[in-house]
Amino acid sequence: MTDIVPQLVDWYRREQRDLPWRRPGVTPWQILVSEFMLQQTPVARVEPVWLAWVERWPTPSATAAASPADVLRAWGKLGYPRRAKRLHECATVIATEHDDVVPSDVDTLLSLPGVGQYTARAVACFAYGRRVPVVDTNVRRVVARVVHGRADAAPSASARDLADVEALLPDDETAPEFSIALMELGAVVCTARSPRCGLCPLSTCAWRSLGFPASTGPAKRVQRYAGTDRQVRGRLLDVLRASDSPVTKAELDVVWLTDTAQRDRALDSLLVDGLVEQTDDGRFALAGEG
DNA sequence: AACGCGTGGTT
DNA sequence: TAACCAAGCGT
Repeated sequence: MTDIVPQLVDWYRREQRDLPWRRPGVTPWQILVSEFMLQQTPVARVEPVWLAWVERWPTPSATAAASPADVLRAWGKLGYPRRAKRLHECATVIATEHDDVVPSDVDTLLSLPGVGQYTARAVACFAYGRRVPVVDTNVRRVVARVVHGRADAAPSASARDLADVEALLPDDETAPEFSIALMELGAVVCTARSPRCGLCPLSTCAWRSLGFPASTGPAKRVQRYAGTDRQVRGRLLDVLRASDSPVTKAELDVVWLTDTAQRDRALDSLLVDGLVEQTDDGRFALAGEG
């Protein structure tokens, strides 16, 4: 089973996608930015936004100097704009408390806003070459199949996943390349819906050996979007991003006419999240607009 | 632990 | 076409 390391690494060296944040010269901060953007957002949508972002704000201090409103506009429609807010906060902490240098150890990274287990390990590994397990949804799915012979990973991540990957991780300096290869395999071959097993570089796979048994556990329920507060928040932010001056409550009200209580609740939550602020005259704007 | 949090492409 | 899915995080 340990020979999956050369199989996977050789495959990655041949087949890896040319993603801009993997190119030489990309800094740890810029890798961190890519990881924030890739939290639940597909690569294809991240790419153009990341390119423009790192050109405009190449360092933590440059990012911290921008206003939250500018950051939210540059984030555009990547989704989950709280990530943009946290990225801005993260830049501020690194600029002011870490001398503008992204920390390299997992525990310090974990203390940063918006940085959880996955992102902390991804930065430690991909930006600094640390030998630490990096576990995302792709890795959990690949391990579930290749190691455990199951069609899908457990519904939520656990310490077990970290231990599983730690057991696979090579002891030498190829560990980071192995980790990125594991993710890449899950992203382009061992995919959630229609795995392309014909393209898989691994000579052994427990799931294949068992005849591709179907998923057993409860299906993870997919989140609704239409009609949720999330949709209302999205529409409200859309109006605010598009306006270079504060807007009235009436201009916001028109985005959601069916349920006024829900609309007000969504707007209030944006204020609570610090994404939106109210001006002295009662109008609304992106945070730090002005 | 389960849920809320955006958006848009794919099947 | 509605459902599924996408390099998670915070509570």
